[in-house]
Amino acid sequence: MTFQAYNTLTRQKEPLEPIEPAKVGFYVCGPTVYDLIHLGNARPLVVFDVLFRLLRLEYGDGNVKYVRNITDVEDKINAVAKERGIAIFELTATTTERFHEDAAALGCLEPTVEPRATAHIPEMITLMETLIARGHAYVAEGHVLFDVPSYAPYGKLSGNSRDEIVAGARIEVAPYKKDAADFVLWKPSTDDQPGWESPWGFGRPGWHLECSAMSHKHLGANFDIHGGGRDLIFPHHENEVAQTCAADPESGFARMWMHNGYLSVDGEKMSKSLGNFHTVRDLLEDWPGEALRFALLTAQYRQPLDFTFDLLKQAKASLDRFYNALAQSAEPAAGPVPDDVLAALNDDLNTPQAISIMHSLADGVFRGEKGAGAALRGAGVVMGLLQSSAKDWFQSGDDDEAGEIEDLIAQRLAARANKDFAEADRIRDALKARSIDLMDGPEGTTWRRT
RNA sequence: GGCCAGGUGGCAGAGUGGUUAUGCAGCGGAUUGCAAAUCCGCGUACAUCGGUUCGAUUCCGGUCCUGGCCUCCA
Repeated sequence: MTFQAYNTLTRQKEPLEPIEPAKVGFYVCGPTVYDLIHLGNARPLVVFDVLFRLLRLEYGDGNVKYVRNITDVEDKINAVAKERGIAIFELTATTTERFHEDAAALGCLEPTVEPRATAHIPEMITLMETLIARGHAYVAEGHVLFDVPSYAPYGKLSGNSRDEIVAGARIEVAPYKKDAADFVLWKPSTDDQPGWESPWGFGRPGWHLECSAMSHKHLGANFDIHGGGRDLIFPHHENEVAQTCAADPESGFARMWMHNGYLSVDGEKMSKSLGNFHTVRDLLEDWPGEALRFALLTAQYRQPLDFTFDLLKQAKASLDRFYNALAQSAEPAAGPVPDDVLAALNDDLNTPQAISIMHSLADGVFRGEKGAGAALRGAGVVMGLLQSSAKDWFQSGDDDEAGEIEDLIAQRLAARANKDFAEADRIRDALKARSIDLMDGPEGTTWRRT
């Protein structure tokens, strides 16, 4: 089964044809580690994690290389570190650690390689030297700038031409730029800013340059897929293409570009600058990470998705249904991923379709179909869902409390045996007030947190 | 202004040139001491106007509306 996806570059759905037939490599822009990630940032994380899982099934775990960078030098980092009065290294280290915790809570596998920008300064310097030598970059007042007019295909990815970009520019053009569309590769640093010695003086890299250097080092001049949020198409990805391809005429950079749609709030993009965001960390206080992940997968990745608490509620309800099915089928181990689930995901990551199939597998479990539970859990493997036990899903929390609950259940069973239903209901209601539901079944009484 | 998306039932959200997924919520019933879970049954949708077609929600064109990028942004 061949994976196909909508390619932003060609604006059509295309089958994936890896450069090396048995291997796939892809690059996804990771976070700039100046602050906690919000749920909008989590969308590409989860979407491309599903892609990673899917490709690993198809090509084998060892044949898929997923590169997701950490941007740990960037002006926003400097500003936040200064504001909090802490060292830049301290800020990036703790933020990176929290990012890893959040990603794990969302059920994401670790990428194959997670390069940090600050560990690739020599590669960036080499890249700039090549660009200058080839006439695609120039030095001005301690800056190194990319010469946009020197690179004719500029604008191919975003659909913007150089002229249109300049005409729509909303900011003043720095005086040292030869052309209004030129962008910074390297800029001078003062003593209180992070910086490295370079042929052009003490300075630091521009954001776009970092990703070009890292993707080139870990995937080469040509690779299969580049992913990221739609908002990165211009200028970030456009500039990555320009830098890499201008430096190396043999380079085609990424063959396929996959861009996820936005997560919105009340119809507007969730973003730090609008202030309408919910951090993953905050949401994890009240919601299981798996419910957050599920919510992000309820829409196909290219579609806009509007965040509401009702969305999370519905995600949790669906997971409750799946875990009910797994509990009922005696917690089966995962079987192979069902073919129709693979087919859905191979068609441009149609996760809503896959979820729909999972619902019909749950139906199968409730109907008593053999193997349906294993198939359901198998589907969960590629979706990154349903890997806990139903018991953990429903009962996770304070272990000391669990003993007390069991005691109350025993008291209630005694009351029921005596037909003292008033007392039995009193105990049920008391637990319900603590968000604990009791269920009487043929095997006895079980409980869950709601 | 340029470029790029999106408008499907109460909500979320797939899909399709002709019988219109799936889940949640709602209603009725079964089951239950009462519940929960489960099962059975029920309901309103495809922004708008034209065109193509035997037939369009689905293809083409116009219009309206919403959002995004062009500055940092997943």
